[in-house]
Amino acid sequence: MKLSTKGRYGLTAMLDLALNYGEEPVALKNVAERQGISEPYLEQLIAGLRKAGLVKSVRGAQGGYILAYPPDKITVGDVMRVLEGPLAPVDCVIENEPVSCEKADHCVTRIIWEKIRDSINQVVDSITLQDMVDEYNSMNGQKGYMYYI
Amino acid sequence: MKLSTKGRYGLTAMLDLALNYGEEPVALKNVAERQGISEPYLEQLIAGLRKAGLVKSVRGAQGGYILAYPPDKITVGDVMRVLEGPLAPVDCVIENEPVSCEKADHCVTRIIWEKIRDSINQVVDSITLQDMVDEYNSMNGQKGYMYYI
DNA sequence: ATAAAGCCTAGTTAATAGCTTGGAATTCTA
DNA sequence: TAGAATTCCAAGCTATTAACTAGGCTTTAT
Repeated sequence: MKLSTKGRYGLTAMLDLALNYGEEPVALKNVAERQGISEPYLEQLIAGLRKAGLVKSVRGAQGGYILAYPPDKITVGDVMRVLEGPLAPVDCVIENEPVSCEKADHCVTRIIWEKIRDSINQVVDSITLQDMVDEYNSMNGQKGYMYYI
Repeated sequence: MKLSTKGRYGLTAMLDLALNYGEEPVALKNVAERQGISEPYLEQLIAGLRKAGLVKSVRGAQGGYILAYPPDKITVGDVMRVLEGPLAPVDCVIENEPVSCEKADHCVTRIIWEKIRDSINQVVDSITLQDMVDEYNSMNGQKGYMYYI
């Protein structure tokens, strides 16, 4: 029941973009540097987010990435589902997918997995990138300088 | 963010024991048969549950396993934590463990992981094996015959 | 005595996470 | 117009882990 580095790196990358929303595009080089992770790997993660329409890219020198929408229109759930796949603890409770297990209608544990799934989704869908930006500013004192991501 | 087979098999095994609570010990052979899984593998899972004090074993012929406490005293969380380890989406929010990350105090994403952790634990800690037994009976009509596990 | 169970330790195998490598395409700037 | 900075793309690699299997010992009801 652990998230992969995709979800973790990707969400902080999105927070980075959110903190720079309205300004110049942010190059992955800088994001990777601030997070202390591999740039080519981050490249792969953000490729998924771009294909999902959550970020836009600007190619060429001085290029980079920007959020496709304002930070208050993007939830943590939007980001995490792209990076981690469906946020369900077991395959038989993935939303909008047919259940292959013939026991499903009589399955007691399935009810528990559904509750876990719903509670996770309730959390991530109720938090936007703007909420994270606000939290960041209140933690780090509106300096405009990026201490920690 | 998926559970392993340990958590899934193990919880249904515990439900099996709960359905037989107060009667003869249940042999793993039968549990494995009802679930359609490997008996030696299930053996390993239940060994953990025994060491954690959640089940008791009766050795020898006609032996088997019984719950160490009444089903209403054992929560899904008790079982899952033994089988899956701490139910935290990332290592830095495992309860009762020192946080090694020096950014922790300024980390915005950490707050999200904590909320996810808490919501998962709230679900699993509020459901007992007895709740599952009751659900099972209402689903399968108190036949005393085990249709599905 | 025998068979049916639990107990224990050590393999094995396939999949996956978490990258790395290498290069092509695009675009700003000098 | 050259070169540097960037995104884009596809493939390969490696260590770890999940999910078992194998084999043998110990205990106990019948």
